[in-house]
Amino acid sequence: MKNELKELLKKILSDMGVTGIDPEVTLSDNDVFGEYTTNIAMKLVKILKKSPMEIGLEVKKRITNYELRIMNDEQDQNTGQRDQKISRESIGNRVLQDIESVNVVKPGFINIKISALGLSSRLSRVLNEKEAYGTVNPKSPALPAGRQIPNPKKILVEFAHPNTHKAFHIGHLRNITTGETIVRLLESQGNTIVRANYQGDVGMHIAKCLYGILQIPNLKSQISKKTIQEKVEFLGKAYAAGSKAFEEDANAKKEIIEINKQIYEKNTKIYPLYQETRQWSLEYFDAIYKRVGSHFDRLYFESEMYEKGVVMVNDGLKKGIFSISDGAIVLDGKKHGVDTRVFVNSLGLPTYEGKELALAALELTDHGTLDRIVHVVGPEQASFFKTTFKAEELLGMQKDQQMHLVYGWVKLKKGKMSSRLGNVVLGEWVLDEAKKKIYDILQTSKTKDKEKHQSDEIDKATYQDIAEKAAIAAVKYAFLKVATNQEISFDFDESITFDGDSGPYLLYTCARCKSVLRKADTNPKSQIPNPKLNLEEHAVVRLIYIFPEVVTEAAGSYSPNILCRYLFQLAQAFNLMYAKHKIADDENRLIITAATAQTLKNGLYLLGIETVERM
RNA sequence: GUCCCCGUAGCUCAAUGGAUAGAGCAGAGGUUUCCUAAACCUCCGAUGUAGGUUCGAUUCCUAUCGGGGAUACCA
Repeated sequence: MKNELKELLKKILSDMGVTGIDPEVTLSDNDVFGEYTTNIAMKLVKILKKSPMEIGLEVKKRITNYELRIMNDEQDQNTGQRDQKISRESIGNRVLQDIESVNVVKPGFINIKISALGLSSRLSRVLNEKEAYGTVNPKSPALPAGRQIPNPKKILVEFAHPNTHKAFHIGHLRNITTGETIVRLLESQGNTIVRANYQGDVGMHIAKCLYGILQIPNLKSQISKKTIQEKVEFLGKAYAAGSKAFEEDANAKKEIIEINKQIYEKNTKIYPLYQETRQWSLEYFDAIYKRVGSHFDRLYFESEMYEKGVVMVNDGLKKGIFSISDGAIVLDGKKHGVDTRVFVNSLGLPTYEGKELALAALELTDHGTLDRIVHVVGPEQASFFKTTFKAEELLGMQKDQQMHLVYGWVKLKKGKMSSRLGNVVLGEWVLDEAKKKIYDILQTSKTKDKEKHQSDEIDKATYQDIAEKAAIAAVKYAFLKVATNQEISFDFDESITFDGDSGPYLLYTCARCKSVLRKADTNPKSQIPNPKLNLEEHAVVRLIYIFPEVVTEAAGSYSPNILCRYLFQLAQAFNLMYAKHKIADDENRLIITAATAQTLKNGLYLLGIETVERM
């Protein structure tokens, strides 16, 4: 609707003699301003030399006249040829049949209100399209025929990237949560996505960890029987010990550097231990990916990039793109407005930058032609990406295809997190802790319920399942509701919440809808019997109406928090309607309830959150 | 030193240059014979500072203060 309104306004502007201006149409937050707003009248003050109110009224008049013209056209069509002609009128027609009124207000805003009929017919669309409502994902079975997918792209999204032999901490959890949502949002717009994960499985951090392990007597017996969690915990401790030794003990430092070399050389003394421990980490990561509902099409490893990286950098050196400085091969950033960084160090080993070139080369060729690569990575790597992107451009590998999507750090409100010091908040710990709390809440609330009246018996396994899903919802939502690049100041009790603007609140609202529908025990018809809506109903329905455009906006700006805010508003609006009006015996409200549940479910899916039938 | 991000209510966060700066938590008060009270309603409460740009600035520019990050051989 937004785009159609834009088109309509463009036509009207050109009728008024104004061209070359792209009219802005925004969704109104407040329903007293209707559903759509444009500030075009104020923009045109200087061009037309009239007051904004005058211009606004002129636009309004022309929209109304447009309507008349179309009605005439329709009569013509009815009498004769109603064929093709995707003309301006047919665009206008679709728009105008949903418009209730156009209002010009105070400084010069033009507010457009959608008619009750337009709103309520949208509800049947929601109930028909189900999972497909709000998306143009071609994979979706319910994609309505003929729906246009605007400008589909093939995009590789690279996220998660934990390092083996190191803890999977809360920051990784935010990363994977963000990446998963970005994938789903981009998919919802009809793009084809490749999910990639670049995992660091070589480097000094691993040498430190292995050194730490080797210091432990009777190693084999210590680690043979343990669970995967214990093994990984053990690696974390070994890493902390190795790091400490590296800093404090010169001999240890030497040995660690030697171990690092041995790993690269696949020296039989150390390589089996490296392989085994690497596998532990990967198994552990797999379990976490599965738990949070993520998967990858391709896992890249730093160890794959080593040799190719050196070759590429040397090649670039021959072409004069890189230069030698103090024995290292660097990109001289001054010439290109980026930081100078080392790609191959003075020992001839590729740095992270050097390996990145090899990674980009693979990513750009492994999956056919890619339109874009999105790297979901922390802010500290901004300089790194600027330089590597520039190097890739100079090498002719890509230009403006790569994008660094910054996700902010998760900082502890109290104390500092450092895997070097063995002081980290583990991702899994956060999930487990949330699950425990939710389990308790669930139990107390259900016992209360039972005292009042008999409620459905829920067995223990179902409780566990609900608690798990709600825990993941709580944690993911806590990350996603904040702007992606915004740093999060983490405190478990403040950050992971179960009421108010939270994941569980959204699940609760969805479950509440389902419960009402179950009790009402009639399948709501898809057509609303009475399109006249009261205040609270209208507030819900207008939100459902704009859902697809909110999704498009969130996807287009890589901003899951826009979707979070929207879903929270929708849930609030529904809960208010629920509080004020009895739903069960009202066909209108049952349909609204079913559409709310569907919309919440679709929105939560895009956030990577599963819903539950009851809570 | 230079570059980047951030500074909004007691706390944690919203607000493509727009309308009365929104929420949640915390605090005060209220809502249950009725569909899930993890809910709903009311109240309390904020743009670091100083300039500038313009019809209009939390948003853009300059300066300044404060926090974080980056700034060549770690990843």
